[in-house]
Amino acid sequence: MTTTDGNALVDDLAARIRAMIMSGEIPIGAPLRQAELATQFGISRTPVREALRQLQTGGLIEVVPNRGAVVRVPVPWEVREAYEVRAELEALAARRAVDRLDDASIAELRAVNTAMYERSIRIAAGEQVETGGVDNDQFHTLIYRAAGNTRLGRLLTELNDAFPRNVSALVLRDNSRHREENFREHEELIEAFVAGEHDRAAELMRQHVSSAGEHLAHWYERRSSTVFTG
Amino acid sequence: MTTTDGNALVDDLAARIRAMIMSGEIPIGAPLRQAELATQFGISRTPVREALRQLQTGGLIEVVPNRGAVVRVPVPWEVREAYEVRAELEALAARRAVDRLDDASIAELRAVNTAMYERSIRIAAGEQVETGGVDNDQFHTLIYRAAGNTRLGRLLTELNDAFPRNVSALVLRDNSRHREENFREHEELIEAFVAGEHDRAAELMRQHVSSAGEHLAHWYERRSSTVFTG
DNA sequence: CGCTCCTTGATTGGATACAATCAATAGCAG
DNA sequence: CTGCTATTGATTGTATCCAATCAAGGAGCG
Repeated sequence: MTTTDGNALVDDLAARIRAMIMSGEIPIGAPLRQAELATQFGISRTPVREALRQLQTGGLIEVVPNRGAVVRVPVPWEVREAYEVRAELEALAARRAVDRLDDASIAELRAVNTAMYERSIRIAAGEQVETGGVDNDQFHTLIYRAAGNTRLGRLLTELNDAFPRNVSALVLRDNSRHREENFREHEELIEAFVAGEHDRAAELMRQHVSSAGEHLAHWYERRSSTVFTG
Repeated sequence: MTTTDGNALVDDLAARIRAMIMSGEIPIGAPLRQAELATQFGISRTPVREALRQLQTGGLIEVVPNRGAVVRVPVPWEVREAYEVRAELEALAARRAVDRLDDASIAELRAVNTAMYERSIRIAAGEQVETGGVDNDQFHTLIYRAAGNTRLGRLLTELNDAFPRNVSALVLRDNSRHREENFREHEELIEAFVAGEHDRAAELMRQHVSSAGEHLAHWYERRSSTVFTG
């Protein structure tokens, strides 16, 4: 439910390109040539241009005036900035969600959290698991959907889409301590929801997102060297 | 300083159209025809399309797939939603600004606040005053510039640009009580900055923005009837 | 040998032509 | 007079063409 519809083809296109960047199919720093994308999708350059512009305003790609677009290489301080803001907004979402989460939604939160946890354990054990389905974003999305503020939801989505690759899928997969931490923090949060404690829910969420941002920034710090060297 | 440059012509175009909407030159609910705007600016439809899409993602205009774009009619609950978020973000900006505002910036804040206050008094007295220069947005912009978080600044700008017409210029002009209130709240805020009180600055800002949002929502409520009847 | 300037190739930016879509309305049947 | 359908006009959506721009590389000069 985006407030203004726009154009279906262009929006789909933007979403597909975004997904390709997020999944790593189009790597960080790679150039995005309009003609190339156009032939690849079997359409003209015109809608591709608009889709790229859309991604540009989101900050996912960088457009140099007559030289083309590249997937943005996130600088750690940008990640920290974004997550400082995100912590505040998610805290607001959590506070608002306290009074709006019904029993079914609480159950869904628990289900998503445990499913995600068990899945990540299986992955860590080397087992091959289907990638789709539950993930970390879904947990948070459930909360800010419940918050019932569309503007808030839009801004959080925008922040989520600002950096390539999926936070949970990579950071959580690489580090078992963070995985445990993530699961426990989500559980505490659910407890606060059930208990109806607004301030506690907000504060827990703030802390949770802050530390997640710190982990992600570190991930990009480590990553940046490998990106540039090869 | 927008992080990604994009295209100068299109960005300027979007800014000009936005300004025309903000100032009321293009009224709320008016259709924005691509061909019309193109001839008006002496260019082709292509950049106009991109500029409109840009305004659309900002939420200022609404685009119906094959029927054209119109200036969005703000619904009061949307204003309330946006200002609830904005209150949180401006509170964060104020908290961060406490440690980063030097004496010169404090002096500038005071100057802008008093200048704005005196100007609004002269306007209320019926005097004709040049419209440009200091205004309410400038006061707030100074603060979130000082906050030193570019992402935060971008989001706040985005929120500011989401609704037609200038908040201060209209709401403050119409109501002397709000004018006094606004001036006093700004002064208190500056006191908190000078005293270095993080929590107080954040809380004052939160309250200040909240009440401003309430005023604006009321303004749109009253306005909506006149818009629809003619 | 190094520096400058010009050419050239690749790519985006803008203009225009054409197709698709939708709402309004006129015409017709019942 | 009412309801349905086909046509039409206006507008956006897409494709294609040409111009503008920039970086890289090579020729010529000091």
